[in-house]
Amino acid sequence: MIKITLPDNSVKEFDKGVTGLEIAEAISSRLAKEVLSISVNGEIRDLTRAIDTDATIKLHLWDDLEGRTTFWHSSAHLMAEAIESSFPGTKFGIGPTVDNGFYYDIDLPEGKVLSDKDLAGIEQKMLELARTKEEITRSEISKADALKLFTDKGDPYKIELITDLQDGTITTYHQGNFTDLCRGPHLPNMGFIKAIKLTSIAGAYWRGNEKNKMLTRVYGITFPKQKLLEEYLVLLEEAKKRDHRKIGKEMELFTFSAAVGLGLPLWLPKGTILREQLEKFLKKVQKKFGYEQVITPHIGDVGLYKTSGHFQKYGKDSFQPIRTPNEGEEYMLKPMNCPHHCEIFKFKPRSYKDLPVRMAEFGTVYRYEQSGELHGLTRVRSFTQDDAHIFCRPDQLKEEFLKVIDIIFIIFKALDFKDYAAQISLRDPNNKEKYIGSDENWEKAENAIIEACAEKGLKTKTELGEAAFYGPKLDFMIKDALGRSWQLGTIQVDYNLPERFGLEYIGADDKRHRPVMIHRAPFGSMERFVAVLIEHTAGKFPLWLTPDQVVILPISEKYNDYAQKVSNQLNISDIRAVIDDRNEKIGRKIRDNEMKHIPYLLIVGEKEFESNSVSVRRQGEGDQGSMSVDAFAEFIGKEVKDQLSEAYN
RNA sequence: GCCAGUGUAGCUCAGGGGUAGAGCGCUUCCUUGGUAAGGAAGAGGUCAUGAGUUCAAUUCUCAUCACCGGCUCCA
Repeated sequence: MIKITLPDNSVKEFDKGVTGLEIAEAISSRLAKEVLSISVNGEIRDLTRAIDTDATIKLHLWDDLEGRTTFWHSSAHLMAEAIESSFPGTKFGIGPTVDNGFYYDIDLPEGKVLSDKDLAGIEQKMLELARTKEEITRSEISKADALKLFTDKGDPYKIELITDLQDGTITTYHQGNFTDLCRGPHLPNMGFIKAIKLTSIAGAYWRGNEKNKMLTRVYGITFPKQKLLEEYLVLLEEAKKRDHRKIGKEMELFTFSAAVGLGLPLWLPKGTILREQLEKFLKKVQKKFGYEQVITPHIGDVGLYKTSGHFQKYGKDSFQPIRTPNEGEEYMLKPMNCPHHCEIFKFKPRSYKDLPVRMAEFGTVYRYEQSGELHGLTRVRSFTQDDAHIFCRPDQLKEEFLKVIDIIFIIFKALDFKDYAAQISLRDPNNKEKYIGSDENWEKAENAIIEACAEKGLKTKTELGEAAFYGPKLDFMIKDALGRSWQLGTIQVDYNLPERFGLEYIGADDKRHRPVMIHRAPFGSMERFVAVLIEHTAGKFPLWLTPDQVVILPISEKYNDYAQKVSNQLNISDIRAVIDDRNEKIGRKIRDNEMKHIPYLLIVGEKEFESNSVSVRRQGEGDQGSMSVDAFAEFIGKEVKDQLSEAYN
């Protein structure tokens, strides 16, 4: 007998060799029907594998990430089986799970192309196979046998994968007519899979390397119940309605014009108000944190970027230098603000007493992103960073870093971003030539970030090889409506630029010392931040931020003059009001303006004109009764103030 | 840059080998209406661009460009 400890710490005895499925069966038959996989002493396994020793277990259902992952992983195998039967001779790459489903990278037989129209057929085939409840079996296999198996099958990608694996650790999974190299775990059988949607086809380089062959990637998602699939599809439709490109157009926030150029956003009047409010907000916060605003040109001498190292690294993939009438003179559109700020630091000798110097600029930069990368406002070729550079003494670094994290928290709080991920990006230790700067400086910088995050109790994940070429960074990532992750706030520690620019300060010892530099942008860029904000709020911005705070609706044209008077009065109190003076009935005006997400609708007619008042409607909440214009101005002013002071504190 | 898909009015979309349609929006007129769509008339399109097939192409084929979904990249 062995002892099995359940998550509630209760202990049950079973025969040696008991399986997860049998344990579930012993608890309840319903559980046995729903359970998908099992963790045995922390390792996720198949339900059908025997447990031979005392163990702590957890059964995974659909509600667990682990359960879903098992489910989708098996679904990928099911899809591969269906594809192999429909397209014999297909070679298989990898078929992992993702946040919402799974994919499989395949190499179709010569001359075959998979298109959207083929997906329904594959779905049908998968359903047919699933209905036969094919059992999934696991085999441990020697490296030699694995190589032979996939050589016979003619799967060069699998052979490449096996070559990198260690003998004795290799397993395959088999169902129906399909065998795959796989670590597992998997469902007991394919009968669990009841609803299938293959979502898209894409190209993807083998092993993520641009130089390799491009395989066909088929994405899909599956569910244990048809109803769950239907709910998912509804959710997907809802998410598409939040797309910032769609809302940006509807709310007239920004646009693009082919005549101006690809990836060059044009901010419309309402979008400009939104952006200016964000800038105003951040400037105020930064002032409190001791920042000083500066302004620098949009171009700089090529030599500046040679000094910084950016030209060598990115020069050929950038907007190319601008020539002048003078032979040999070349300027570049600035791809970042740091070199300009370094020159401002050098403007005069700096004492240790002057540090830290915190230099902020809403600096517009130009980067020639590959055409396939452009995406709404999230990936553009001209964008404005809420940039700042902190020049500090080494002993001030951690404190300054912590303060930047505080600023980011203030912003996230003001805009109700709760669901973010913090990522520490370090150097790839196996590929050091990609980076500039000494090992010693890199280690110092990396440790500073790691320590600061630990001190803030920030939950982070660490990625090797994701650092900037001049230093490690801490990024804050937020997901858009469709679950794609975007980097917003970023903080980077840099020992390199101060060295390359020869930055110095005079220490208390009257000797020259080198400052450390922090690059930081809490929004990341105004463009990307607004994009993510739109998707986060679905266009219902908080009152303090929204372009139109109030719309005044005259009952008839007779009251347009009064509406104008109210509008003027509100504008004096810094309230952004517009008038809907169209020749329409009040019901129509209410409907149209409710749909525009304007927080307050003011209805004015005979009664209001007589009493110098307004009838107030809160968006989505209906009639709120009437009040005097002064009272309303005060009321709304207070709401704005409350929203902001909540964030500051 | 690479793979697949899409491209018809300002927007959302229908149509289809014989040179175009709806709803919304826009303009004008009627109506001056009290809390989620009042009525009428009108303007607006080289059917993305270029080539090919055809008596005839917006429709079929190819190329290009743009957009969309991914991959790679992201200072």
